[in-house]
Amino acid sequence: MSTAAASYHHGDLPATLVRTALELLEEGATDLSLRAVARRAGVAASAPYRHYADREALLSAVSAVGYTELAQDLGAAHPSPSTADDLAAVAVAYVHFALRRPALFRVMFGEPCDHLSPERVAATQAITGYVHAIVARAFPSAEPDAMSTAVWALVHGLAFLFLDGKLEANDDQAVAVRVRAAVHAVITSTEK
Amino acid sequence: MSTAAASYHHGDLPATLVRTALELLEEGATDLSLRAVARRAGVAASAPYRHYADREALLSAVSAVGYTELAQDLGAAHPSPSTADDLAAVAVAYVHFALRRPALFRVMFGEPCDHLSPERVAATQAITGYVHAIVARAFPSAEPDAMSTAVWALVHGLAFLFLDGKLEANDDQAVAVRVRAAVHAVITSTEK
DNA sequence: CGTACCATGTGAACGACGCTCACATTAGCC
DNA sequence: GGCTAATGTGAGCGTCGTTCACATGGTACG
Repeated sequence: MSTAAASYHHGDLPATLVRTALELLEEGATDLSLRAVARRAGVAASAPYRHYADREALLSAVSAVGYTELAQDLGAAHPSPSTADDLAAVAVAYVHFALRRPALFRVMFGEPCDHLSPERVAATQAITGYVHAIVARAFPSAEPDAMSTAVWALVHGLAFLFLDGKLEANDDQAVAVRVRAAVHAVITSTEK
Repeated sequence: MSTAAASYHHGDLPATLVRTALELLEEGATDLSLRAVARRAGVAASAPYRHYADREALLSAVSAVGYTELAQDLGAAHPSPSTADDLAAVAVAYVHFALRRPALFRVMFGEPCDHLSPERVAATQAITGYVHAIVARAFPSAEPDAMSTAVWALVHGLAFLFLDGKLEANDDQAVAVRVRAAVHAVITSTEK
């Protein structure tokens, strides 16, 4: 009802491809192949090219979905964080997202990434805006740009270090403790 | 004279392969192919398999070199940082390394990464130790584990965000300013 | 109601890749 | 000087991204 609508030969192929790609990523497929997506969607290997210029274009579309789902997770963790504790909760949600959907997270952030893709740019701006809002609320006395950059980098760095096994990620609980500790360590006295 | 020595058929192939791979990465080769390395080294595509189990094994060896060069850069930025300014200088060096050698940096950190590889584990421990030492010196009153995690994550996150174009990286100067500002924003009052 | 057109999907093909294996070659040891 | 094991070769397998000529079918227009 939402996106898919039977209208052409196959149905709504563009959306089907994105959905199928997400499925494969969820199943743990590290570096997703266009042919595998087409196969799973029941379509010839060349069909996707009618809708996406190349592999990267499909991945961009997939990333876009990932960004909105990440945003939902963050919003669910805390609608309008304003204390260090709130911020830590959001950080935990960010890291958990990365660990629960590692392949998707890598697609979103790990690849050289087409800077011109409007979806990517929009997503980046959305995140930037979100972080700025949090920072303005939680650290009214800090330099907004610098502090926003720092907060995003801290959280993003934590996600990648856990994801790459540079930090031990035994279970969600342990990760949460570690993330909260790191956020608090840095923020303790900067906090309003 | 350093590593290469003519001894077998070709010379010291393992070292030659690593050196060649680094060359290609330096020339901007995004996702390095084993065949390309072999070609450049003047050797059959199957030759590397005598010395490296697979592509990932060679990349691990390449990463190891990257880690030691990164460590050199950091040491050059400041031998024993103990103030926020010192730490900012190290952070700038870290980010500059990522931006000057993006392909190498991605090989080092971007891939799923074999956790069992002893080289990787050793490198991780080396970084951890280094960061702990800095933190103990610069923030003697902070919780060492949490603060170390936070500092590494902050710097690593900055590197990735710049690398992925999530933050504007027009020139080294601008990046340095931004990195220093972020580090200071976070650290200002935590500092002893 | 028919037909022409354009969007969509097909299948074969190309070159490149990672990796394996039977085979050639040479280095070092007796 | 000859033997053995280490080292390099070349062909080949299956997969990949991408392209292209062709088939198919919905839509719009006479």
